[in-house]
Amino acid sequence: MQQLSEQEIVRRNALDEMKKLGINPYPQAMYEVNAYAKDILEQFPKDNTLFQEVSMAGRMMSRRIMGAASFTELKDSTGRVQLYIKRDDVCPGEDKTMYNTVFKRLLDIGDFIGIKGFVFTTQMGEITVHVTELTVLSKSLRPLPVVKEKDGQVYDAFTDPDQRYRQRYVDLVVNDPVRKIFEMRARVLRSMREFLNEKGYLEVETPILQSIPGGAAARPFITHHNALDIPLYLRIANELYLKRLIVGGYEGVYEFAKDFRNEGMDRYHNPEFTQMEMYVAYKDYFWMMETTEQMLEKIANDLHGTTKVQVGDNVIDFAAPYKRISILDAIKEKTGIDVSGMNEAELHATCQKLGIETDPSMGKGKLIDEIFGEKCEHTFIQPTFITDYPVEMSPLCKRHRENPELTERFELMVNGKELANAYTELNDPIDQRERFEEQVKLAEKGDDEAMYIDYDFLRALEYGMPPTSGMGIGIDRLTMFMTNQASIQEVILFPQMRPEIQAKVVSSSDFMVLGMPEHWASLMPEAGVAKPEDLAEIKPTVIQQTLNGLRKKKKLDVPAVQMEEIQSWIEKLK
RNA sequence: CUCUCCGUAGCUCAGUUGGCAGAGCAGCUGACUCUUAAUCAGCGGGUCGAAGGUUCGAGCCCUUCCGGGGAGACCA
Repeated sequence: MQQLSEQEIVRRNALDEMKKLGINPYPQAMYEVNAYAKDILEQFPKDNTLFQEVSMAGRMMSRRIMGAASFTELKDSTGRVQLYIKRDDVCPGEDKTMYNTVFKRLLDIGDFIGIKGFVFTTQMGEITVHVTELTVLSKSLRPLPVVKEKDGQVYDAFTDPDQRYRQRYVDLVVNDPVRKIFEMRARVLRSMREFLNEKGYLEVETPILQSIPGGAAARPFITHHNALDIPLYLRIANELYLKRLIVGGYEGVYEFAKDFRNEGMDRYHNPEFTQMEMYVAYKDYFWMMETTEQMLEKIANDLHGTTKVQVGDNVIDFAAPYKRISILDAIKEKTGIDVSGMNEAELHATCQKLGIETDPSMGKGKLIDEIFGEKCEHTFIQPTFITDYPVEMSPLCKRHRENPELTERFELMVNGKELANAYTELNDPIDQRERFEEQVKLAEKGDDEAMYIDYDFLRALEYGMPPTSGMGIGIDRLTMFMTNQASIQEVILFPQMRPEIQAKVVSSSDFMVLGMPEHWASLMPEAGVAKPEDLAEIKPTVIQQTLNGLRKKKKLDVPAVQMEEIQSWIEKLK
């Protein structure tokens, strides 16, 4: 049992008192709700005949008591509204317990209550619910952080990121802007889904547990299936499964997929993250660029009513069309170096010249990627399609129709970060097999992100896949842009955290195993003995004096502790 | 993994040169029938992240560890 703070004890006592008064602090029955804070605040000023018989429920978030009348704030799922509670209205008879005892003393900030009443406007002009009936719906035993606000100025905000992420429930209760972010995230998903459904594509679900983690270059999480006695991997991408579905005859498929990558964590990366991948038959990457920019334009409009979105210090304009530039031109433009046609040795030398670290496992593709990542990526603030990546770094992508050294691939850069990645998909099974084999050679050179060969996927391609274009877009990053958040942890409800270590709490039973009776064991913390081992550190006479002193002070009805007993506890310890 | 900053009451934060642990809010007791960061009077509340060290004396100095933020490294 954790040591309780003073305020937690007060709340537990209040809970007991309520029960004694015959009030169930956790009632079973549903509570009728027919009005919400947001609707009242919006509609009542226009028509003050509305809301004359409301029934509402929520948390009590503040309390201003003035004797026989009080104001409190009720927070429901839509917002906050002030309540006016008058003693003789909630307690019309002789018995004023409900107001004097229950409301004023036994209820606390954070408790859920249900109220019935009517809406009016106070002398100070605030829309308020005049309460005629009060019901306890759920007692809160822990004090919430009390965040106050006046004129948009927030006082004593709950800001510690550690506590906010670990106890997101508290964050959501007291920090309204945080709730908004996750509502916006839901709207991003809804808007994107609408866009895709409108086009008639099929939303599908594909395996998260995969025996071959394919479709991307990343290190997977490994788990184990007991019945099959085989390793399984948490998916790093769903690409290969979605393409199998195109082989199967669907014209367009998409999935909002949780992917898992066993790599570093920082402001932009969480081990599990969400990606939307889509694949459409008979299309190429030019079509996909148009589709992508239309989709993002719609999402920005749906969320903000404009295509211009504030992201940090920049205003990003998601209005289509977006600038397009090939990766080699981008490098030429930013560094003045033309890397096209360079072999591996020349690229290593170029990296050296640019001050970019390399290692021998890097092939041509990876080297070009390094140069782009180091010198170019961060410079693309407005949405820009970077196109035509070298074939080595795109093993699932079709070769460029004009240059077989390149592929028909684009990445969409926004605010200096990759947001989306798309291909004209490789559907030549023989070429695909060779590309996988190249990956195996890279793996042998030491690239631990190189791809595995998925033979079933090759088999599917051999049955024939129509020309197809596919695209993946990071939902977390998109949400960061759309909500102007600088950290991925702010757009994931429960970001991955190091497990919270519970400080080892020593209880009476840890002392009782030494043969100590409970009445002494429970006094140990007070006697200055934090843990059993400490007994050996303190002189037995001191222990005896302290315990018997406490016995006298607390008027305990137990025999005084004898030296022999203390000796036996210390003996037991060894 | 490296550097750096932070960890003090339920929350937000002070804490001097190393010398009796503080404030506001929250809580408790009381007053107050339209308040609004309500107000007024009074009161309580601490493993100063953990362990060790230096010292007559450590919230403060040193070491190690734990957790978090930021920057980098690695990495989509």
